[in-house]
Amino acid sequence: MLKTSISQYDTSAPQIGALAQGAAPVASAGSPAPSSFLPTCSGCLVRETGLCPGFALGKAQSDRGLNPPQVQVFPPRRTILHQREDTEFVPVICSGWASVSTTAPNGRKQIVSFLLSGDLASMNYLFEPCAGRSVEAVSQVSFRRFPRAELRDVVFKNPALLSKLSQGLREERERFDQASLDLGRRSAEARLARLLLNLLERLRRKGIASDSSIDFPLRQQQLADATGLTAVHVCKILSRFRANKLVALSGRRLTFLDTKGLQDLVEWD
Amino acid sequence: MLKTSISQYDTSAPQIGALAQGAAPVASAGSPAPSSFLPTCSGCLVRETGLCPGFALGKAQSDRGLNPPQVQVFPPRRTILHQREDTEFVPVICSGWASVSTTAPNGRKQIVSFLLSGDLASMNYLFEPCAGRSVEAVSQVSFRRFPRAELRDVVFKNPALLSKLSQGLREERERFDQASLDLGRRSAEARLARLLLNLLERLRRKGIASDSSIDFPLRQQQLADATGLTAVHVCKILSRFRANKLVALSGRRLTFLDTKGLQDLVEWD
DNA sequence: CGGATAGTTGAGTTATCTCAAATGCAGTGG
DNA sequence: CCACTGCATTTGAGATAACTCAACTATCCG
Repeated sequence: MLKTSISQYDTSAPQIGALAQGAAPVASAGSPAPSSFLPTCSGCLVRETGLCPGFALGKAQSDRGLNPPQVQVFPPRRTILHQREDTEFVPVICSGWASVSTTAPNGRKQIVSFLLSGDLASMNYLFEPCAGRSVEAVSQVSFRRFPRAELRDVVFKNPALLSKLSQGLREERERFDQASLDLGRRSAEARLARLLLNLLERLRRKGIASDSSIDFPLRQQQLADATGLTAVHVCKILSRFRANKLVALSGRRLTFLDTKGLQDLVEWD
Repeated sequence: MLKTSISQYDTSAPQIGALAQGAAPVASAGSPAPSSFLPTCSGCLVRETGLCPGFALGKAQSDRGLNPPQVQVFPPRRTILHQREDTEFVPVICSGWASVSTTAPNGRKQIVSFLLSGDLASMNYLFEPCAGRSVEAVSQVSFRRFPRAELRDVVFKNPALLSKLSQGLREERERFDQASLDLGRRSAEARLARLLLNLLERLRRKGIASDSSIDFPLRQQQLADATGLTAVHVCKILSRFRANKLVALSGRRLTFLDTKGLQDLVEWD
């Protein structure tokens, strides 16, 4: 009765892949089941295509006689898609957090974005085969893989979806612009503040976070990889944030105590 | 007879805009006319849509009874599109160099990419109104503005163009991924080396550069804005490059003496 | 309980920045 | 033609943000 949300979800959508292949389930009986495992994929583009079996409007995929993509569940840190892999299937997150990253030949790694439930790895992957980036589970993640061409065709034929696609592309571009500013021109504190604020904002829009407190599965190393910093330095900055009563972070829970203060940090430098 | 290429081009395509509004022409009689002012927009997506009056296949735009976009010529450093401006017209570079940048509320600026002849400001601008980024002339630049929706419709209807669009989107994503790695995870030297090598590569593919020597209109401040560094530091690194016989840079001409050496720099750190 | 992973803290190093002054170079007006 | 102005580049000295290394502690999970 304690590993509630996970098993509930699992029963309604049988898993294949990692878990079935022997990876141990992760949620311990002692910790409360994280809210991120409820199917909170409300804004998901794919959901509205009718291609997602989780929300079968019946017609679309049974018409085609295709076997619809099953939910796969991966434990934290398992990689969903390797950087060198080249696939016509787009991963779409159903629940949990994932990271998208590239790593340079010299081995240094940069996380490009975090995926939350309902997120496509990238809107661009409607246009090109999925490649060049690695996608990894951050928390326990459930996701499906949809065939690119099929997805694209459906989206292109539906004006409402096309406009959602446009919006998605715009958001990605904006995120990119801001990321460039972050990495190139903002102090370590500002980068971290912005990262945290963005995650809060995104979770809120998805209805996953209501108050100022969120489940926070990220390791400091991952924060470092996303901000272009060192894990040690991230730790020091987080300590400073805590000392200044900007956030409270313990266990796997992050609480924003002074959103305004964080925002000021971003503006300032 | 010395300001050849510019005036030749101008006669075939009457200018409106900045120059007409009183900006002084820039090419001095003493300096050789830079090759970048020939209409070298060979790979341009728009050129193949039939919407570009410079290469009127006749039909497309006269059919529509629209007045086709004239070439505009802007002197160096003039801004073509302001960050806060929101327009349904996509700037497309015909010749010269332009920069695309965003600046943070704190005033710090980050150049996101350089545009060369034949480049669209961004493929994304087929999907969203052009906004949030500033586009500025680096050298003297000639360009046209095409109506977004019209461009999009033509591209969408033509499979060949659609595949070019896909390719363009892919290249932009790859550029973004690499830029993130650069800004977040690479040394100043590696960033600068990569920037120079990329520009050479792009000019080569466009057929603008044949050997290892290119016209190079960028100021050190612009190199700094693109790499997330300081102009002073850029200067020091360039000096080091010169000292190590990696490049020769003087006047407005850049010569690559040791491409391999530069590449090694990138791999190394 | 014990091993592994993650986070914390301090000391010392280094890459990059800031400031400032000097030089060069191009365009302007006398 | 020349002095003058404004901008870009160069160079040096000192400051600082972020890094590396290393030891220590806490937490997780078997």
